[in-house]
Amino acid sequence: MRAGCGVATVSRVLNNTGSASAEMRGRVMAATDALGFEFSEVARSLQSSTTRTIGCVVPSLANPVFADAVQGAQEAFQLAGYQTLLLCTNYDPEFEVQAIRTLTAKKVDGFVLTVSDALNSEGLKAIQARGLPHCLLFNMAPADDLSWSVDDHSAAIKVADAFVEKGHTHVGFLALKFKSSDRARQRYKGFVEGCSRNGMIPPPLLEIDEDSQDLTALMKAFIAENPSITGIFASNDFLALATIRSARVLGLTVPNDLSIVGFDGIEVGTMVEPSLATIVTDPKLMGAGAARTVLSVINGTPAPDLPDPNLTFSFRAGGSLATSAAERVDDKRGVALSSPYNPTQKNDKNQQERST
Amino acid sequence: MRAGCGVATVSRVLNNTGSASAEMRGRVMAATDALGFEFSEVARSLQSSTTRTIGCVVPSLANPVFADAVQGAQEAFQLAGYQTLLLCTNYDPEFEVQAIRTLTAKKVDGFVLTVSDALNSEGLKAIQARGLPHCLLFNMAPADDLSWSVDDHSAAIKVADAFVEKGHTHVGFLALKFKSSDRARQRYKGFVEGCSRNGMIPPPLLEIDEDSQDLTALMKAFIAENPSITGIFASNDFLALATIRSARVLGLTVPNDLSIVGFDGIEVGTMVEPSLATIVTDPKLMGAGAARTVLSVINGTPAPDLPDPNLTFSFRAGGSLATSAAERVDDKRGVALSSPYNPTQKNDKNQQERST
DNA sequence: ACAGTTTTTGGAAACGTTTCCATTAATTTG
DNA sequence: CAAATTAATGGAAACGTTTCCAAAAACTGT
Repeated sequence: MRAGCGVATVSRVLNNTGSASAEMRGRVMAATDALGFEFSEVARSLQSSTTRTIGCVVPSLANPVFADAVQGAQEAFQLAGYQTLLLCTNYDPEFEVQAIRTLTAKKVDGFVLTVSDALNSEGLKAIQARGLPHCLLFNMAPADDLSWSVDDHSAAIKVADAFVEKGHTHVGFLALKFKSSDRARQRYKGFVEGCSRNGMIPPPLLEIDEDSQDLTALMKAFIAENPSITGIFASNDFLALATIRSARVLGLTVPNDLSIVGFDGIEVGTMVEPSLATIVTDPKLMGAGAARTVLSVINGTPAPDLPDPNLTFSFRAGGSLATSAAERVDDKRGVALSSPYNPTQKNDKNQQERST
Repeated sequence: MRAGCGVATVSRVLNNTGSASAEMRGRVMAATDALGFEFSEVARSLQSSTTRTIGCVVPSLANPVFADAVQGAQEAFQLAGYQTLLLCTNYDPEFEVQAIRTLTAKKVDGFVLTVSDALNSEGLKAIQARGLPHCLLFNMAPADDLSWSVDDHSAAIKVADAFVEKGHTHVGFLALKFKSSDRARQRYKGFVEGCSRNGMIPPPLLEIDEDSQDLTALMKAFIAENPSITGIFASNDFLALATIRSARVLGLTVPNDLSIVGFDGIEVGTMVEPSLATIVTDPKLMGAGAARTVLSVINGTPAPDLPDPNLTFSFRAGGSLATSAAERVDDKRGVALSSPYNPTQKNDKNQQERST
């Protein structure tokens, strides 16, 4: 079978390490590709205690932001000869810790991960405790952790600025999965601060949960509760597009009756009419950056510079954000909206009936 | 350290296999979680020659179809206690075989893969030769291989039917990455056949390569060359939306001057105005199906039924496809269309939103 | 109390590499 | 040409599990 030589010799010639005679080399080569022989990475991993595999933990690939980020990370890893072990948590902190446990048992060489709450993540703590190489993605780095992340807080402030620049004084915030995403929470926090800085009315929050299908009905109620709002900041572009559609169904035109701003900058936003005003981010770049960072930790090479927070996003103007509507009238479907620029009731923060 | 007992005992109590005294059990337990001990999966894999890892090979996660499919597969695997090792080929057959080599060296238990050409894939041949469990995804199965795939051919015929039903007689086909995707080729083939069956003019092909940014210019030329076309079938929804945008830039209105039909059924298609007529598919379901199939091969359990080809897609009407424009003339910009018969859009009885 | 049975335990082999070391063969040097 | 150096090769240990097997210990029933 194996061309009459010891296993040590095979190892040496296939890896080009140590010395071997030309003849031996030939015999081994002949034998290996006659048999289609290939070293087992798992045995190699056991021996070298290195797997050339990185664990990648994200909430879901259904969100193109994560899909793109994983794509970027995957490319960077592949380029460096590492493979990507992908685990999706489905936004469930329970899955999160279990995913990380699985990954540590599999002895991955490092982690790139997006957790639901970076400050209280059991999984992250475990990684830190063991001193495993890792880099956060889309999470603000706690303590002296490394992270590639969009500066959600500043970006949201910028959105508030954009609204105020167009004369809006009362706008709302719409978020999905608010509970399980500290990114959405950061955006809300930033938006509240931005509104406050600009002397705007604190933005009412419309939070929809994962399975609530009927955005239109929720929006109707939301607008009825906050009749003076002239704009909505949606925490992602899909939500923003859905909001535009719902607005249409309710007989409101965008941006004349209601301005919309999104977040993420997905490409379709530029293809629709009106085009979507939004915060543009580059998830793929983020993923690739996190990947390079964790590789540098592993290899002890100098880490790539973390991105300047202010360069992690930019505002893209679009047709969905226009000068504040001066007036608004009832439509036949019964959505009543009074004049927006009219601070008669500057304090309609009664959040009596909000769906959890 | 290890509570004064042999390794065999530890293995037995932690795995609940074989017998152990209550006292021993306690000591081991105490010791393991004092040390935070955890079995090494790689040693276990070496011993058992099973990794509980599946290799997943797709062109790119930037395409939401693949992202969703991988998500579906990943969920199914996770549910069964398997992890997903993800490799993206970037549509490069070279990467494809290398990815598969990597995966076999890593001793994955099975494969889910989308290859660029299922009939001539070196990588696929290698997998078949070694008899490794696998299931194709979005590739027509050659020979007696297993596959979860949209029936692109039939779907494209259906698109031709839809066009003809609206009175179109001359329509074009627009594809990206035609060379490296047998899916695009299947769609084209089906569309040609569908047009032929309906007595339509054979569809001219507009093929754009990956980096050509200027769809608008290409379209202008295409329309100039084929002045009598009244509709375009784009090989995916993004392309369809981009086409609509380009049409707008060229001064054409959709659908009055030009009807557009897409493929895939991404959700934003229902949010835009006009809504996108398209073939709806369920990539997540496909991914999950392929995953369950490969698991069944691994475990020798009965395989889930492969999907009925006719149920892998459905046609969704939309505002972007309307009755054929009858005539078209040049204008000063070189492309202009008069719309003679124009029965307005009676569209948009759209489904309610499905939040993502 | 003794032989027989059952339960508990640890030793050792095996999985497939790499690496260290010793051995042997080949080559150079004085 | 013998001695010394160098190159080529294979044996064996180690990585961390599981599993088989034998030994030891704990129970039985008379």
